[in-house]
Amino acid sequence: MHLSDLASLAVQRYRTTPALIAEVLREAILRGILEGGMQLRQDEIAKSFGVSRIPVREALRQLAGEGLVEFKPHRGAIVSTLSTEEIREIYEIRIALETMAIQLAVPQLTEEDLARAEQILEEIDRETDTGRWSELNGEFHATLYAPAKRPHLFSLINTHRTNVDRYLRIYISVMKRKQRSQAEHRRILEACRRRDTEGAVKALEEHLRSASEQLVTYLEKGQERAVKS
Amino acid sequence: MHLSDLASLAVQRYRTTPALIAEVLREAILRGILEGGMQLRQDEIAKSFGVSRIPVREALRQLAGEGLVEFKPHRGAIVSTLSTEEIREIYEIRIALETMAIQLAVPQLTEEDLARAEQILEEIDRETDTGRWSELNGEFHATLYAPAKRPHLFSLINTHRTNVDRYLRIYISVMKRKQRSQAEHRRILEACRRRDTEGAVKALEEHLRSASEQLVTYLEKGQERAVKS
DNA sequence: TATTATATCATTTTATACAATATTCGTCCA
DNA sequence: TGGACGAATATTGTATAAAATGATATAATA
Repeated sequence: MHLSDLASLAVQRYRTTPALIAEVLREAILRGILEGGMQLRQDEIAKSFGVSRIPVREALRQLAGEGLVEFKPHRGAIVSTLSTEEIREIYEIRIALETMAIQLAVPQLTEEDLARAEQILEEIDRETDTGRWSELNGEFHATLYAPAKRPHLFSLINTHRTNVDRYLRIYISVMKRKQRSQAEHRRILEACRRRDTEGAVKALEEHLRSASEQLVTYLEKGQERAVKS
Repeated sequence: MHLSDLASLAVQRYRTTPALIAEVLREAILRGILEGGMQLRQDEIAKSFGVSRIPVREALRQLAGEGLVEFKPHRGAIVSTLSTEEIREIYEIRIALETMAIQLAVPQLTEEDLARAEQILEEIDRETDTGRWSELNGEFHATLYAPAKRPHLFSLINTHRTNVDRYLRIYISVMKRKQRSQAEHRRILEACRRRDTEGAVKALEEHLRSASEQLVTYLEKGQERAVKS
């Protein structure tokens, strides 16, 4: 074991209790363990972490800021839900932000960046677990955006990705989204290789738009089924 | 007076203590009463509101989510500062978000919307107080975006506007930004009147870009002065 | 029976008290 | 003199307890 491993462990341990709790809850929401609309009982969470309710409340506040939970005065927090309308809106925002990121990044991309992106794509091809698949997906995008060097932009992109990802994960695991997604990823990467900024922007926009449309269509069909039964 | 008026009043009064504290602190940061880098002592704030530190901490967490304060573990919260680099970045993000908003809104704008926008511009002309000036400024933009009906987008725009506004306010009160800003506003409104979406987007982008550039130039000059002395 | 009032319980919210961590300031020693 | 060490102090972070609020069930009334 290297020193850096110990260091990262220490950092992980260090981060305040609320941050730790927030991270765990975020992951749980993302994985669908905590479903939309579900009540988040403070003392229940507190017990499971072996702490009092105060750090739990602060964690919930942070998640509220990220849009993953909603606070109702004196009624506590619930896992937020997104209507299909809202999912569409979040994707529109993502398109605006991420096309900006890639536009700034393409001229700065190094060969190493491109190789790393290719490598991630190959990993994605081999991956079967949806959670890990989604993570790698994010890494691929992040790799292509990174040279833009826009920390605030990246953080915004991340928050919004997280918000729709929990819905996308349901869809991905059910339907045949993976192949199409990978084909689109390769089109984006190809454009980046050619230093074709315009093309990369276009390909990325289409990628996000197709994800949005497929997801919304899928969810709306599900709603119809729910109404019928 | 209708029942709904009373209800909305009650709701305003009701809002949780942390929300109230957050609002006051936000306004204080915006007005420059709390300057960037300033330590926010929980005890002090708690005393001035006549509450314990717990609602104060939750208010600070909310503001941290909005980017107005920064939490350092065991060292409390400080009012965040933005480097000129970061200000540039926030403005880039605003351009992406707000051009999207106006693009969606222009086709939906009613005559009432346009009249309301014009009315706000006239109010701005008469206004001398910088704080109120800035508020009206926001209202003008919001009026033109509103028909887009994108609540998440609006909230994002608002957060980012708030973040750079405290710097813009300093600049505005010192320099002759007001006339230029109003001229640009009128160009935007004219394009909206002509239902010239493209033109409105262009005018808005130029408006934000000029604000960003002027502001950054001003701040960098200030830094030079600070270094020299 | 339907509606309102009341009481009970669960839960959130806040205050107080304590623990952990940073900061300050004085002391010591090279 | 100046830097290192270590109490003393200030401040943050968390646990516990009390207060406030909302939900639920039951009784009272029209």
